[in-house]
Amino acid sequence: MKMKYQKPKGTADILPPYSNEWQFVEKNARETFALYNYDEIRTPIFESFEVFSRSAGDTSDIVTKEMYDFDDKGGRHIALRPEGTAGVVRAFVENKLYGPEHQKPVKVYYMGPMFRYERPQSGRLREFHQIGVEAFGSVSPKMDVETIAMAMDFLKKVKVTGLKLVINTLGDKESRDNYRQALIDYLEPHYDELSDDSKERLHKNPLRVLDSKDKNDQKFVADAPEILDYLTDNAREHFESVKNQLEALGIEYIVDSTMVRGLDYYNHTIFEIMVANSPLGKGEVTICAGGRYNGLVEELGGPEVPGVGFGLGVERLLLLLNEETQDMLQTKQLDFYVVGIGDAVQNETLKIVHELRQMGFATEQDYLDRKPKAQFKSADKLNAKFVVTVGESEMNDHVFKLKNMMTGDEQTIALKEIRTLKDLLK
RNA sequence: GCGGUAGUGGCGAAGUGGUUAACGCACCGGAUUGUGGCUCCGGCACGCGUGGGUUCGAUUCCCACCUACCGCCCCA
Repeated sequence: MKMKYQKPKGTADILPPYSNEWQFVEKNARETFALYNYDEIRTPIFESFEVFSRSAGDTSDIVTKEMYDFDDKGGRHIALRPEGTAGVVRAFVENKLYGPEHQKPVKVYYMGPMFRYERPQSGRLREFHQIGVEAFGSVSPKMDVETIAMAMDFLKKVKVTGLKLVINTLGDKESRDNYRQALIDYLEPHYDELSDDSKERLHKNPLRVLDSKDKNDQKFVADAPEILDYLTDNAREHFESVKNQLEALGIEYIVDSTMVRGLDYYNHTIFEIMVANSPLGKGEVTICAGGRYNGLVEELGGPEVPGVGFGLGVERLLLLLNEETQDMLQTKQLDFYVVGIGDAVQNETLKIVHELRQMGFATEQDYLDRKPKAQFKSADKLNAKFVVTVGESEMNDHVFKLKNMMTGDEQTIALKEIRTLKDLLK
């Protein structure tokens, strides 16, 4: 009896030719980030559970229900990373990247798998991938803006259209505390009318009530006090500055004062980049989200070092690549296919294939002892630009045939002239 | 965690409580003894997600489970 193995629920195999799309996205990310002087950082895919629970906030959904965690054989409580920032911050602190020998700000990016234990759905998996960046050591709004600009640049580079930048501020601690109280004062009288979820959130994390999808809740939210009215002077200045600079760069944005992030560590600027009319589903989908997190480094045992960053969902982004890009990336490109006819020419074709590859041409041959017809068929399937044919007669005459698959023209060329082929493709 | 829909060859997709499970694509072979994209001919599921049950008999009916997709929650 044969066992049938299946990939774990909520995971995906990334197969050719789609893996080309991944490489395309990753390559553009690296190139874009390099322009902004970011370097790559690689951190473990799993961390101590506390790294995430400490940073994301004990009441966040990620910690309470979505963490992919387990005890290892040594009894350690481990969690597969649900997002990238916490691990990077942990590494920043542990390796003392805040030390004086490191240029500030410290700017890093990462790309890799993340895990959340939840019900798979379109654009949502248990193992998914994010590309993210973090910049440590600057409180300047310039840093916030640069981060946002970089995300937009990257998305434009991979030709995603219909981008919509939404920003908001959560202010500093004082702003937030004041606002939190104002929000509780406002919602408290309506307690009995709120949805169960929101009742739960009201005292634990009232900001999340703003985020409620419940229609009834939204009625209250519409008239709720706005964070913008509770900002301290400092927080207001910061936000104004961010907006001014975005305008200076010609980056369009809208302010959504009800936008909240799922992670508790954010303060001051938060932002999301959404795309409308996506194939992901109806309405808008967030493909990139981030913001400032000034207390997080301290929270994880480091000094008082501010940070800004964003995370971007690769699977979601891939669904948004336009058709031309997808076609381009999924089309096989081969320079030469070498057809051998008869056993006697085996070594001859082997040498030609090798030679062509040495010359820098993507070259393929038959490995299944198939007839010329079948070999040509393969050449066609592989989109080979040229086919080199060698049979016994050619071998004896020290020549080969060269066929242009586009035009169908075929000519005979002396074997010793094979090097002249390098002028064929350019 | 909750609700809905679905699961037939490599892919797409018909189908019926009972002899050999349509068809299309792909693939392989032949027509064309050494040449692709067109055409024609032939081949290609001891099997209908897994495990139970009902039945003389189930891919088809029932139950459970698994997985996928969609929605809720939440989010990338």
